[in-house]
Amino acid sequence: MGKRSEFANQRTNLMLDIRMIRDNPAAFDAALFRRKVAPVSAQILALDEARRAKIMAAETAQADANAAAKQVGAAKASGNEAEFERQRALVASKKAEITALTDEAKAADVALNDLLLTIPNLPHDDVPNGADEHDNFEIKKHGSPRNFDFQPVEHYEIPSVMPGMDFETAAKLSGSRFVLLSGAVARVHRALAQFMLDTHVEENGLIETNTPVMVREEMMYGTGQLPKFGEDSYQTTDGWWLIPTAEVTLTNIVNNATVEESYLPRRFAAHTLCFRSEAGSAGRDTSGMLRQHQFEKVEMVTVCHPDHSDAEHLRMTACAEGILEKLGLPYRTVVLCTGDMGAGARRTHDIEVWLPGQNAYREISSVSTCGDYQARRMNARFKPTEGGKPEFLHTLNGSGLAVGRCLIAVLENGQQADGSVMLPEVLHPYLRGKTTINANGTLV
RNA sequence: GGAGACGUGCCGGAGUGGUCGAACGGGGCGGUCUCGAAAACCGUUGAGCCUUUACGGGUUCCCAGGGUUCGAAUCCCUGCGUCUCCGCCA
Repeated sequence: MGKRSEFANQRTNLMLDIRMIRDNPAAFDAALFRRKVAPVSAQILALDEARRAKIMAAETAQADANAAAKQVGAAKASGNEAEFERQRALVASKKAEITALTDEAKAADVALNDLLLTIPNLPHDDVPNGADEHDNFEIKKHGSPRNFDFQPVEHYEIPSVMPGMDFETAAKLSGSRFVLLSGAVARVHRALAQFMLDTHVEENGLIETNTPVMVREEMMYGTGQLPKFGEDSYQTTDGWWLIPTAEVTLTNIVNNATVEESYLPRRFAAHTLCFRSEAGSAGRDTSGMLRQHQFEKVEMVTVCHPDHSDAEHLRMTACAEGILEKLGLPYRTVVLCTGDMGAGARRTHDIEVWLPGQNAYREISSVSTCGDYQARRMNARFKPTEGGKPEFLHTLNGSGLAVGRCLIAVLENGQQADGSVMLPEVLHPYLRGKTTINANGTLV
C-alpha cells in the first residue's frame, strides 16, 4: 500500500491554493481564525519561499547540464574528440550538484504539502462564527412533534421493537456498539433503505451506484479522512480502509480525472455499510443503536461546476429533507457554525430529526459543500466547454439518510400507547402492504 | 494461491540509448468548399511547476520509486496496477 509521503509527492502544491495565500495571507489567517486555527500563513509562506528558491536553483543547474549534454552529442557527431571529452566532463561534474539541489527542492516541497494537508477548509463567508453546536443556526423547522397521550420511550424500550433489536447477542458476536436486527425491525430497516434509494433515483434524478466498501489509502486522502483522522476509521491487515461513509467512494470516482464540463453536474446516490471506530466518543450514545461501529447509510454525492455548488448544496439539502417529509417525521435544519464543521467542509447543513424518546432533535443527515478542497486533494478537474485550462471542480456530499437513525426516528415517532408502532404510509408498499408492528413485534 | 502478458498523449497504436513531448491513425477544435450538411482538403490540438508586467524563457512528466550512462520512453532493479489462464470460492 502506498505510503503517505509518496502520495504527498505526487500531489505537489494542490492542497490549498498557494497563490491565494501568497496574495492575501491576512485573509487566509482570518478565515482560519474563524475555525479556531492559529495563524499559519507565515509558516506556509516561509516554506513556500524556500521551496521556490530550491526549485529555481535545481532547475538552473539542470538547464546547464542539459545544454552541455546536447553539446556532447553534437561533438561526437562532428568527430570533435577534444570537445566531446570536455563537455562530457562538464556534465559529469554537474551531476552531484543537481542531485543535491533536486533533493532539497523535493524536501521543501514535501514539507509544504505535509503542512497544507493538515489545514482544514476555509469556511464560506456566510457561515456563522461559533465555538460548538450551541452556536449553530437554525434555518428551517418542519412539522411539529406529535402530542403523546402517554410517556414516549426510546426506540430500544418500545415493547414491539425489543424482540427484534438484540444488543446482547450482537455483543456476543462482535462487542459493544453493534446490533442484531430481526423480524419486523430488520424488515422496516431494509424497507427504509430501499425507499430512500428509490426516491433519490426516481424523483431526485441521482445515479444509483453500488460501491466497494474497502478502499486504497490514497482515496482516504482524497476526501480528507487522512492524514488527520485515521483514528476514526478501520484499516485491514492488507492495507485497505473500510469506508466510514460512501462519500469516500462516490467522491473519489473523479479522483485524478479531468472530465468534460458537460459531465457536470454528476449526482450519485449509494446505499452502503459504513464503518467507524467511534474513537473519542466513549460514553456517548451508548444505549440503543444511535451510534454504531457499523451502520447503513444512503449517501448522496455531487460533483459540479464551481459556479453551481451553492445551488447544489440547497438542492441536496432539500433531497435529504424530502425523505423525512415523506416519512412524516418532524425535523429542523441548522447551518453548522465554524467551530462545529468538519475539516473538509466550506458550509454544512445538519438535518436533525425529532426523537420523542429523547425529547430532542438528533442529527440524521449532514450535507456539506466542500468547494475545491477535496478536488485539489484528488486532483479532480474539468475541461471548460469554452476552452482554456482545466479547473478544479467542486464536490458536495450528504446523507440521504442514515438508515439506522432513520429507523430509530420512525419507531419512536410511530409508537403507540399499547406498545405497537404505526409505520409511515410511504413504507407500506415496501412492506407488501403491512402497516404496523403489533405489540407482539409482528408485522401486520 | 499458481503461471504468464502488459502498463506511452483524449482514444488506438509506433517507438529499444542522443535529432522524442513523442511517428501514424482516430477524435476534438479552427478554416476552405457548400444554400446548409456530409465528404474532401489545409491547419491546429497534453499537463504540472519555476520565472516574466507582458511576449516569452526554463524545468519536469511515456504507471511509480530507485539505478546504469555524458545522455533513458528506450537498459537494469523494486514496487504498484491491469489483463489472461489454472486452482479455490459467495
